[in-house]
Amino acid sequence: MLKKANRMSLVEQVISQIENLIESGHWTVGSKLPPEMELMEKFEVSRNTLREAIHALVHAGLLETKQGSGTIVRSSSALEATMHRHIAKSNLVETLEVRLALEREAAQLAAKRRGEEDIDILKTCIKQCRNAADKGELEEFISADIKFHKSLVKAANNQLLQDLYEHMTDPLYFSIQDVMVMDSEFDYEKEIHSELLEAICQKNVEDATKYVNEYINEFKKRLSR
Amino acid sequence: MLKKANRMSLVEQVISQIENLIESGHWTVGSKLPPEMELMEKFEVSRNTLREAIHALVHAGLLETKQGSGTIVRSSSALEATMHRHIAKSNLVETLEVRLALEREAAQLAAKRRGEEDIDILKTCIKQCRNAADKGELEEFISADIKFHKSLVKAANNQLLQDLYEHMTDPLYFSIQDVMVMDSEFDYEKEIHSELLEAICQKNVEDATKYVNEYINEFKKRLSR
DNA sequence: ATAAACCAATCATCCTACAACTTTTAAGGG
DNA sequence: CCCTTAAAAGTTGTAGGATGATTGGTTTAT
Repeated sequence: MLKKANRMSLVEQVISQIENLIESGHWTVGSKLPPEMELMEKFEVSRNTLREAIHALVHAGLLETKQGSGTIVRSSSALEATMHRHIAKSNLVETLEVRLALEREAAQLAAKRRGEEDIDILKTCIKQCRNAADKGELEEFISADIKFHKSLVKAANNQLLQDLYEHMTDPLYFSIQDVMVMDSEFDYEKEIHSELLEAICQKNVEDATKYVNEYINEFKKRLSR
Repeated sequence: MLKKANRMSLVEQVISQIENLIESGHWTVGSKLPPEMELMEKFEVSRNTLREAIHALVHAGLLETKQGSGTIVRSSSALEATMHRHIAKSNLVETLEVRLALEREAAQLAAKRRGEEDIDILKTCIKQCRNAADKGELEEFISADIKFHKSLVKAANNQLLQDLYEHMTDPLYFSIQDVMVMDSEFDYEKEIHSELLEAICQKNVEDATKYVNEYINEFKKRLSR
């Protein structure tokens, strides 16, 4: 089953394997892990070793155990879990400020490094935004809007930036929604996004900076109301 | 010694207490923990419970155990440890980009919200930079320079931003040093910092933005060489 | 004096047993 | 037959002991 990687302890090996099973999607978020007995046999370790591994992951935020019930997958990424905890302790405005800082940088980087397929995705997002706005579907609009911003960050081609942004955006979903709902100026959003996309498309960093700053300032204005 | 917080499992309680002892400085980074036997008695738990707690902290990156030798404190913050691991996997440029994104935002926020004591600290840092530059003490200069940037971020008055920045800066210390050494244009650094401080002092957001962007662009230019 | 052998301290792993909690099953009364 | 309730089974939590593996220092022999 497992080879003797002498540099890693048994516990570390088990932790690693469990992490892989979670990250690979074999155990999805929310699903229940097999009981300890089965896992002991599966990994060929004692109960202590297995439990130490599981507890390490519980503390890391990836798993959650309930006595008498079982162990479930709580999160699929250690960074996400750490961010969750940290965000829970800080206030909403602070988190949004950081998120916008990342977005500002992302727009500038995207203008330099975006690929052709990024453009396609962003265009699709804007189309979805327009459709939703025309139909007056607020929920749908916000969903497409967030997708646009995530895609924008992805186009920046920086994995760490993307990870941080997404792990910061997801826990804030409803808060963002609230800010967006405050005044539903669909048209404004639509325009900004189009202009920003155009700048990124032409790799015009200055314009991209200008438009993303406009958007961020508008967002912050709403936030302070 | 042991408080009965029945909400938490014994393991979690032990983890919490160890974390507190580390964060409070009772056990400093690099120091050795007492052997398991003593800790068992101190926390009044069994060996399994204690070991599960210690291993959780090992996996979190706060502790490090060596068979036959003992357990030492490796880091004092979970976020820092997570960052360390994540940064180790992504490349240097990506991390620096994110760090600069945070710094850009910090400068703008600092221009709005800095207190009087922030100004004093920043002035002191610049003074130290100048002294070190005049004496040609590179090491000292870089140290003071980093302190200036950290203080700048602190003046932004955003705890999450500060935590992320610091935990991103510390693991990059030597990399930053390398970039700074590349060409030691002390004068340039000195000027930018003075101008930036002046803008922050006068709560002039536009100027602060301008100067921090200059600094960041210069830094990035060096990075790409 | 140096290197090999030894020894004590310490962590790593495994084992068994029982306690506490949850879910499922079954029994009993209406 | 249905509902309530009690028993049973399943699962994680805690305890304590036994043995192996590794490290660091000490002693001993050359």
